[in-house]
Amino acid sequence: MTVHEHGRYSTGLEDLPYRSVPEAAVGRLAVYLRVLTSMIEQGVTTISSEVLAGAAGVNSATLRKDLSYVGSYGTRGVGYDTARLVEHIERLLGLTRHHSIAVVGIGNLGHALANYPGFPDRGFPVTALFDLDEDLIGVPVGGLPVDHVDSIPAVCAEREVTIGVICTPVHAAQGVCDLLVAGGVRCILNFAPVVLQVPDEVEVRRVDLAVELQILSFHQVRRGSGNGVGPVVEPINPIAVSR
Amino acid sequence: MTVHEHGRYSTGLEDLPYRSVPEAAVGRLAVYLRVLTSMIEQGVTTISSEVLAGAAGVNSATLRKDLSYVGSYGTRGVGYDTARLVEHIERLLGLTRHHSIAVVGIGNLGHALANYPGFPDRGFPVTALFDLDEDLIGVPVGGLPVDHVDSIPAVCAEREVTIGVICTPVHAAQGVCDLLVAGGVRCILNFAPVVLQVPDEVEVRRVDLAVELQILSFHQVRRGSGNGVGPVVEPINPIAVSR
DNA sequence: GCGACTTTGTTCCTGCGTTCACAAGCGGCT
DNA sequence: AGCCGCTTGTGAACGCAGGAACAAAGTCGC
Repeated sequence: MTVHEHGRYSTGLEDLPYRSVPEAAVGRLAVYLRVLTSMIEQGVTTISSEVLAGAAGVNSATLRKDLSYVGSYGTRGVGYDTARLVEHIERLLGLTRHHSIAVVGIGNLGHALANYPGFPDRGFPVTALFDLDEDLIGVPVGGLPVDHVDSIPAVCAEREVTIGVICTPVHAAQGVCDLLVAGGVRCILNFAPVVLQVPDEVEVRRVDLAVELQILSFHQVRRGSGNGVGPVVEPINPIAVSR
Repeated sequence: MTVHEHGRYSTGLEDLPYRSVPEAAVGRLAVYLRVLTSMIEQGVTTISSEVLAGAAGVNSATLRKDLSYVGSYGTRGVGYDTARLVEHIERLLGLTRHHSIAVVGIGNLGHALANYPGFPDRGFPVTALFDLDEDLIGVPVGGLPVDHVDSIPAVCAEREVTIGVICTPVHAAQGVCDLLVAGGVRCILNFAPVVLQVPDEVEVRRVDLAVELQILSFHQVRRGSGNGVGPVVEPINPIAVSR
């Protein structure tokens, strides 16, 4: 894999003659995108790799390499045109397409996500909500009525849902996942603390809050200094942790 | 950074002889831990690396290497004793210590997290809630009254909060972060879509939901097949994406 | 119009992480 | 008691990602 084209390529038609992009770079590009849109709102029209890297919290060389996956849209001696850069990153990330999302499991978390403004603001409208609880069916949450989980395949196919968000309890997650896949959903964001089994063509990203806390816990302990209350005693950690 | 000690080191006192653990392995260990506790509940007392790896969605060699960071607690020809393994992973991750968490920003998401059973269930009790909204101050959420953000330093120090969770809007995040640090918090879980600037001794983990969606969007497009509605046409993606 | 400065794009290199593959070790079976 | 088969633990190789450094390139000032 990693065909590694010879540096440049023709922009042939309108879609995707891009190179192989490392997974890690994709995540960073999304971050750059956010920083850039924020910059544009402040009237910034041009930005250097150094400044953008600082704002995104990465090395400037890494940033330039990431942007090289998008194409060469900088001007030497000047920097990058913010608007143009946003445009091309969005193209690479597939944000020019229509993506509608479905939220399954309207508990506390599902409720919050159904109302999360960051989704529609970023071009991901929530177009379907599902739950098992009969009392919730038909009740509008964030302006959208809740449907029964049994109708997931039909509704997802009809509304062309491309991303499913699972916020159910653990025991229901796999079943819901299967229903989403049956409905043609190929991308799943899973908040349930379980590893979902899916066909190869489906992409799952898991957000496990407890795991995040446990990773923090690990670092807390490694960082030395007992329960970090009070003034900082020493920033140097005695035990090596590779990054 | 990355001092990379020669394999083993002495922690001197009670917390024992663990090696330098790669960052990526820490995250996976937390996943193994979850799978294992689930297994134990089902009465499983012994498990092989192959089975555990399958359940956790990783390669069995990777799993064995990860477990080797914890120590050699398997039995050749048999597998791992589940209870013993859980015990040692918990020790490595620092879960034997007391970790209390504070949630800042009691909007939809903060509300959900304050009530999230996964936190206390995993040994992370929520002991403080903060918001800026005067109408919320004093109101109990999940049985805990909300305090004003101005009292963050004092309350966090007093209640020995070790982990701060930021669910505020973007513009408030950095200020809240500074207050948490002032209160002695060394670990922060950040849901606000912004890169926080913190001193070196503070560890931040960011959960950016929009970024997750954008990564999924990227894969959606790469996977070929237009808006994936209807039956699967082809699982092979025409463009190389390095993993 | 030309020189110097700035910043990009890329190449090389180093180091980590993952995987393969095998030897060591342990239990069970005969 | 000894052998056989199974599984762990680790040594070595491979591939990827990140960082430093440099050459190309374009702009701004004079």
